[in-house]
Amino acid sequence: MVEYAPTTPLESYDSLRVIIFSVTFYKGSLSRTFINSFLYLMLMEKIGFYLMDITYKIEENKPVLYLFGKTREGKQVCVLDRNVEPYFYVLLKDEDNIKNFIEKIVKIETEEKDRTAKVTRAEETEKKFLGKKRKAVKVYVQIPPDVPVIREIIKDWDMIETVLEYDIPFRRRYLLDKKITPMMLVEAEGEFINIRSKVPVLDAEKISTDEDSIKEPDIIGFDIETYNPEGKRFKPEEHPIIMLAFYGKDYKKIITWKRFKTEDKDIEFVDGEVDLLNRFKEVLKKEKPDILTGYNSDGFDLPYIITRARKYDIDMDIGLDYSTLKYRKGRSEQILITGIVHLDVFKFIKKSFGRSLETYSYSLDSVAAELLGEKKDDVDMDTLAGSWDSNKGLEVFCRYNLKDAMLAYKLCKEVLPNIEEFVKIIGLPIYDINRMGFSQMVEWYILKQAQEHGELAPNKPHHDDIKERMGKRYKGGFVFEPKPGLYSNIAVFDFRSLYPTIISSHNIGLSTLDCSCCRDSSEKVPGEDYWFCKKKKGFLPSLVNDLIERRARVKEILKEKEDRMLEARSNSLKVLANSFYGYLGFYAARWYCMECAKSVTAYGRYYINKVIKQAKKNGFDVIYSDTDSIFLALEDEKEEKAKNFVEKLNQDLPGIMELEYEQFYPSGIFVGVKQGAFGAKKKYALLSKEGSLKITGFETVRRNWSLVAKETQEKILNIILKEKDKEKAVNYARSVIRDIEEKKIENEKMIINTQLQKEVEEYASVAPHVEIAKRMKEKGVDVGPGSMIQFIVSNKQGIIREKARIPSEVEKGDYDAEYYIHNQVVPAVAKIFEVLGYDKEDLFEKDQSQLGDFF
DNA sequence: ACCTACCGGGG
DNA sequence: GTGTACGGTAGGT
Repeated sequence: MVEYAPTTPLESYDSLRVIIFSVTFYKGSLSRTFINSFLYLMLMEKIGFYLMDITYKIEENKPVLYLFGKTREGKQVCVLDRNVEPYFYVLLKDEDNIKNFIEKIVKIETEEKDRTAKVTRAEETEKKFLGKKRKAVKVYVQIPPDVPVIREIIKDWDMIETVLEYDIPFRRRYLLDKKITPMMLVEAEGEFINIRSKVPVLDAEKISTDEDSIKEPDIIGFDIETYNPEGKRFKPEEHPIIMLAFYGKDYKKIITWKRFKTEDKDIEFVDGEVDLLNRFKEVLKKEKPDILTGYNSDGFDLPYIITRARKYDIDMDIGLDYSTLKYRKGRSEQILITGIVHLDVFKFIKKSFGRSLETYSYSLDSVAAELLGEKKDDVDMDTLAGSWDSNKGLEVFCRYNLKDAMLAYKLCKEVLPNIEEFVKIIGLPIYDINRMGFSQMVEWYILKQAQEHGELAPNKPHHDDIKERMGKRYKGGFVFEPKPGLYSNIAVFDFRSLYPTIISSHNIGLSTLDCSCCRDSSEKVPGEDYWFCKKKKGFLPSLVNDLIERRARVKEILKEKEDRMLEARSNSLKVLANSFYGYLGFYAARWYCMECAKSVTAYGRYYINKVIKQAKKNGFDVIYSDTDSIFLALEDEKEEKAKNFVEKLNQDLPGIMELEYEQFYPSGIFVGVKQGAFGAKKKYALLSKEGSLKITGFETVRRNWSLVAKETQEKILNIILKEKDKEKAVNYARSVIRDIEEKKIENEKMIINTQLQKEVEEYASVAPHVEIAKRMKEKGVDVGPGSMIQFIVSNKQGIIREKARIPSEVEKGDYDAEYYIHNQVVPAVAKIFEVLGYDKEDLFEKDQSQLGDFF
């Protein structure tokens, strides 16, 4: 075997060409076989590369896998694997018929468009299906699209119980079967071949895997600015891209096509939009990033580029194999570049960080501010089109453009460890992980584990099943309605990963449900009529248990040292384990089990109620509880007593279930709740030991409230919880009301934002923001669905919509004080004061009485 | 109360 | 791509 350590694959490839010619020259005098094997050995090369992307093509009626990645030496490469055979499984009603069946199925041939689809071979295999040992038939075909074709022919055969695993995307099937994990090292041996490609191509004979994972992929962030004279409306067919920015580790560039004088070396001028689009291709071809990232680039930048390129008939062949940008419309659109990972950082953040983010909006500005501590450049986008027309002041927009590309780049770097951990746990490429929902991640994780356990995957539900499943509702977590009030020394406990630990401890899964072996002995699910096996650990619960244990080990190491990757791993494991419960009740799940999902919440309610009961019995004042947490007001009791209580409770909990002492809050306020259809709405604010305010359920976060209302509410919560001074809080509210009356508060704080949901003409009832939108239209501002309408309720006569005005048209102080006091500030704080024993009228009393008290 | 349509992000 | 895969909520009936 020739071990060749290439400096770069290309160089080694060239040098080997020379050898080929010399060997060919002597070919005549030696035996053909000898020469062939000699040639083969000489050409064999061994490379290691980190897998970044994978696709397949059909060549000569056979599938060929294209693996793209980066070599240890840091060069991009493409590796071909022809050693694959598409297949699916069949289960028979009578396993004694297998021989017969195989004889029959291998004869299948059917005419497709321009070829014949046929079964190449079939064999008997030992498998498991839903926990039971089964003999299955593995049926092989020539190319992946033949799988559904053959399945369609046989699926109604009488002898067949079910056809399985016929809808696994082929590139995923490949990764699964070869146990290849993206971003990890893959060793390939083969010969470099000469085909049209932007990177060297190795035709592999042999592929194996390695533990090592990619250190630092090359990332380029990008962003476009478009000509958009009509405000919120985007018209990619009409309006050109005027700027394009790239930002990488050692790369900065803004491309635009109106020249102006500048010292800025990062700005490159081209002659028009066509050139700009061509530069987009060239830069990528030259810089060769492993990852191209943007913010909402699936939904905006790349579709826009595709539309503009189509207009000029430019082939956007930026794939490493010169394939064009692929536009795929699913639930949400997504753009694929063969060989380059297109990572839409917005999609990932919205999905994975959504919950833990403070911000209500996922705009680049607020997300970057929270995650990076960095804001977008502050420019008025409404002036971009005008600036472009007059060619004045374009440079600030160029910087703005670059900053956006930079933020996308930095956000990508920030979240990549999290993506990477999902990639490694789930075993799918970055591109897929980026766009998958949690249920899909869970499903693929189970599928991967199933494969390793010899378990066959159940099929996806049929359309009718989905419909039926969607209609099913069941009880969720238990909510203990809070008694409104101000409390001090609040101790909070919660169950550590409640639902995952229930699944594991009570062995909840498809194969353990209502098992025959525990029919008489087993306890039943609280309030339900079914049970789960006590004797044999089920497949799903063992997977959940693995995830919990793996996470515990990671956390153990994290106690010793800080490590960004391990933190990400811990998080991914937690998220995945937590998603199992939702998955069990998810209508499109392969391993769907409504009884399981119901049992999880049933046990959850059972345990939290047990804790509540015990707490009361031990003399604690329970103020609130929701699903997995319980809040106790200790008042003058010691924290110690609560801690002891938790310890005692834990001794009675089964399996790995555990109640944790979560937090201690010096004070907190629970507010009267509006009664919804299902239990109570959570509305409370807590003050942490460190002095930060934790607000849940208040209107503060909603954008259709004026700033004056939001600020007043927050300030009042602060005074109450930090200073515990009710009088001061009331006085503060009074002072705000007075300031509004006396017009001391600036107009900006009175602006109310409401989004237009449809065309102005389509509204039957005219809300204030619709009225404003109408007026804007009359003035020539084109507003439509999605436009954010800002207005101030002015001092004019009439009903609210007649009083509403565009902010710029309102003179200073010319707002309706009555409206802002009674419809904004008071509603925002009334509930809080109610808890403290004040009613609305108290907020309007004159301050004089207070003054009087001083003297 | 229930069902359906649409938004989100992006200039 | 061997595909029937978002999730919340404003608006209508």
